[in-house]
Amino acid sequence: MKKEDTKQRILAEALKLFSVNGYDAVTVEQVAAAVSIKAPSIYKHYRSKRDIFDSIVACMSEMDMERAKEYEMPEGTSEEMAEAYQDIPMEKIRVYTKAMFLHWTEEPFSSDFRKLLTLEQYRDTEMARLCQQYLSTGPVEYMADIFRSMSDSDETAWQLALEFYGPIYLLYSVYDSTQDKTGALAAIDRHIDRFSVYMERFRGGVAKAGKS
Amino acid sequence: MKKEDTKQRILAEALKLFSVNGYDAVTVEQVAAAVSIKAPSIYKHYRSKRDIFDSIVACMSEMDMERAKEYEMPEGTSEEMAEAYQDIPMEKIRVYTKAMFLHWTEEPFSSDFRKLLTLEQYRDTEMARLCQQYLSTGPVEYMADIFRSMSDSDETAWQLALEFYGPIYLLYSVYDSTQDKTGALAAIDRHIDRFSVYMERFRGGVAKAGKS
DNA sequence: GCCTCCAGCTAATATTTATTAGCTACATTA
DNA sequence: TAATGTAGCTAATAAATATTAGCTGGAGGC
Repeated sequence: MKKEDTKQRILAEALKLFSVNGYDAVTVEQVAAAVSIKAPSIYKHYRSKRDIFDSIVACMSEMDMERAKEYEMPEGTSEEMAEAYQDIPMEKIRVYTKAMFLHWTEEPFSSDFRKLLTLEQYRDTEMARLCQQYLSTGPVEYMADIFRSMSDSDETAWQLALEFYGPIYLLYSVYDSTQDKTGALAAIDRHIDRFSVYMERFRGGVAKAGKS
Repeated sequence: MKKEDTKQRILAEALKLFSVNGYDAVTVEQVAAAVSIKAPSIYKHYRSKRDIFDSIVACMSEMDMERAKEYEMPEGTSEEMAEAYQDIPMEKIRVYTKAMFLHWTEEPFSSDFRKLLTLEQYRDTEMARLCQQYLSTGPVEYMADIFRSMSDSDETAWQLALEFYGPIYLLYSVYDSTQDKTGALAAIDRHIDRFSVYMERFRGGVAKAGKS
């Protein structure tokens, strides 16, 4: 069990280094040093440097599948979504959105993995795919599915999703440079307040309005 | 003059490679191969690999200063801005915004530089600064300056800027994965149409309204 | 208390890679 | 045309770095 412990520590420290410097700029020796062992000892746990990287990705995808179960806003086909969530109240979207944001900024593993994705997105098509899925077009499509039932066309739904998620997405970058968690969360709140008001135009005032 | 030509080609090809793989993962030999010369010949033009990188950054900052002059929406202190542009019509913002977007996606040098910035932002504080300045908080602050004269508080102005620029920022990522220039531009247009309508709430209907 | 296993170590290897040394051919200039 | 400078080349170097080989000490089961 001490073995598995070190193996996990290697994974975590490697991710920490990869997320700042990128895969190539990190040496096996640096990873080893972060775990307070010597470089060759790494190979008692992983077959190669690449194997560490792949394990990180595998670990993330596993963690994500488990996490998906915890949130009641489920995955599924667009049709099922539109059917099941004809009228999701804005407050539910708010809670979900803030949880996602905290997940990708405060959860150590996920936060580092997000940065790693951005650093490797142009080299590795698999990383590009995950980058979209987790952080850009994925969330947009997800929101579009929700807005589809409230709007007159797919294009409108997609556009609404863009308006909704764009500011959130931008706040990841703002957060990375300021580390101001509460400021970012407050901005998300104000954003959703405004968006709620704006959305009333599109349906019969179901959304709970915020201030202003 | 053949010399300066090769020097520029090295710069361009290096940037192209850096923007995909990141600085560390690119070898001098790769850069040389892209220019169809041998690696040691690089050193007739640049003192080191790092020197190429630094020259790219210097070149970008120089190009940017010249470019800033061409656009009449000027830089300056917030006070000057608010004074001079009490009522910028939305159409002017639209043109400027689309020009910026095309600049960072279609202009070969700028497009590659944008990717390079995202790849190096966590390692190099200077790159982090530029990344913010050019792509995230910079544009937000810029728009906030414009919206300040139309809103009741700085916080509101900043929030409006976030709502305005967030979707644009997200579209950079969407664009990177789809390469759909016209789709992205159409989305920007629809976004600004909506935003114009939305903004009418904040002032006496000065903004030109779009559809919907 | 002995045996086995294995995580960690040191030493070695093979490859990659940035950079330098020194040569050559061509182009420009006097 | 002779002289010169220089962009390119090949060959060499020195450092870094992923990975392997082989040893060791201690922990857990018998």
